Amino acid sequence: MSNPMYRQIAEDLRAQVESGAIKRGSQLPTELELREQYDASRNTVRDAIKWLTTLGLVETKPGQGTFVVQKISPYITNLTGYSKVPTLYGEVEESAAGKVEGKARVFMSTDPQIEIQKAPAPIASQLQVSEGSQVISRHQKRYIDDTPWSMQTSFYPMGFLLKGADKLIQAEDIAIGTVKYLADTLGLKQVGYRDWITVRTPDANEATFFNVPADGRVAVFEIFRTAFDQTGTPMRLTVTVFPADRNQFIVSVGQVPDVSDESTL
Amino acid sequence: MSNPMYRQIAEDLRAQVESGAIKRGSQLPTELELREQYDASRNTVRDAIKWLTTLGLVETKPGQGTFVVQKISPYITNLTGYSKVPTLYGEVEESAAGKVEGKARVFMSTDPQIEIQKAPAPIASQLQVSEGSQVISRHQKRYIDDTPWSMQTSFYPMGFLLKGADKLIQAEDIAIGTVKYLADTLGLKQVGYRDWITVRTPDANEATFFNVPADGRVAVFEIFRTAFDQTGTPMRLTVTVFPADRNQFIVSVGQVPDVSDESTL
DNA sequence: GGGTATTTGTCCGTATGTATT
DNA sequence: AAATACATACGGACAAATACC
Repeated sequence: MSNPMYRQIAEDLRAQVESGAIKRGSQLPTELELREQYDASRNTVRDAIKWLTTLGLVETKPGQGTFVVQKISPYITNLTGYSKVPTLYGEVEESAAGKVEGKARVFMSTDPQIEIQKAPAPIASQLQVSEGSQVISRHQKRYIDDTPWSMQTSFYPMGFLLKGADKLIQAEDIAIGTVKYLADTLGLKQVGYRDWITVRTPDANEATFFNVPADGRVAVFEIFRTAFDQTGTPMRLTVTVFPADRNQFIVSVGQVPDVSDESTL
Repeated sequence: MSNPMYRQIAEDLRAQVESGAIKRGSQLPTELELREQYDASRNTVRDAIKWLTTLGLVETKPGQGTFVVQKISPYITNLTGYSKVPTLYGEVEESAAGKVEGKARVFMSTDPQIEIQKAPAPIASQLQVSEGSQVISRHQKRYIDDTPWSMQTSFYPMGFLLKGADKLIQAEDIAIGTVKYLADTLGLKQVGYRDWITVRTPDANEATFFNVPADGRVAVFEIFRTAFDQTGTPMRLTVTVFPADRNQFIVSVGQVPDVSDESTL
């Protein structure tokens, strides 16, 4: 089947993990030991380990060894409506931002970092403003139980500021929630939103923040949420990036029983 | 910054691609040429290329060269309601299965492959049947414009067959759609569904079918759709796997304007 | 804190195999 | 058949990170 020696070694090690002969979380034999076990050169053993690494089965730690990765118990985010799981955007009117499933997970986020910038093409297109026009951007890093969970940036048309929504450029959370704030201040009701779900490799910043390898092994979700007001015009674009190794999403349509805590672990 | 030489070479090449000095789709200099350009060994150059490969920026073709990958124009699937884009499951009552956006893309799928099997734990859990009880599985490979698009398996409780839904075990598409068929035959109305969206690395089968590298560079979406009947009981579990490099998803909540063809390319 | 052993990371050179043109 | 280009495999040397005494 897989002729090359490094693939055979990799396959053999993978089988040992699957069969339980090598336990999850435990350390693999060292490169020198494997080199003797398989009668191959160290570089060939390293190729095998590299293969398993990009498969996501093992990880290497300099000075320590190679370890079988443990599955991470994922965070589950509900993209539709409100439930016991954290929502994508802090829709604080009805559900406290950061409700989390079971076991009292602690949601935390940094103060927003505000920027006024010219809208890049994709942002302008989604927000339906002209490319290069000014937009307000509010960026936050968000944690669950002190582990990095997501990076979120919301964009608003500059006009909102001129019309009186001053708090959009204050570097702190808007207590009542931006949705309610914009409704109160500008009379803009959010009547719906559209999420656009993509997956890509993280950039260097994201890899650092999420503490994932800098090569592209662990992908990230990038979710664009465009929110619409009562006239059908986009009023907000929120871009959220989640590491794919510890995040999953749920979408409910029609009549669906509550998400109980049976499954998904 | 990134000290090792192979990372510097990789970074330099990446910058050349970003800046446009090396065009997308074009061929990189050969390993021997790069070896001279950077005054490094061929192995080091190969390490740089390997890095860019796992980043998804380039791909190597034996006997030909190394090429900068083109972005693929993605397929967009709507997870909520019906629109001009293909739906996750052929909800044929209202939207013809396989409607595709613009340019007359051609949707095609193989005849279903039927199996009666004991439900593995995750399937049983979602379908709310006891683990190890029998389920009907219908598996299809699906194509758009002759390129592999997704692999889909639907699971039904064995009881449906005994109650008279014979067509579930016939190896051909159910013309009126399984949703309508089950409504007509068993009086089971599908009143809603829940999608559970995950990302993982493809297994060997999937990598072959989707024609993506066998290492884990290109992730796959795995979407579990649990459909519920009027009593709130799961009546179907559909698992669909999509390669993440050419698939994106859209979720609409509330009042949202139609997805026009402006964006998302 | 310092030193040493262990383990993985980087880099080199070379030879040969395999796929494509 | 020959040339080209990447793939595999070997061996060696030194660096860097970590753990332990």
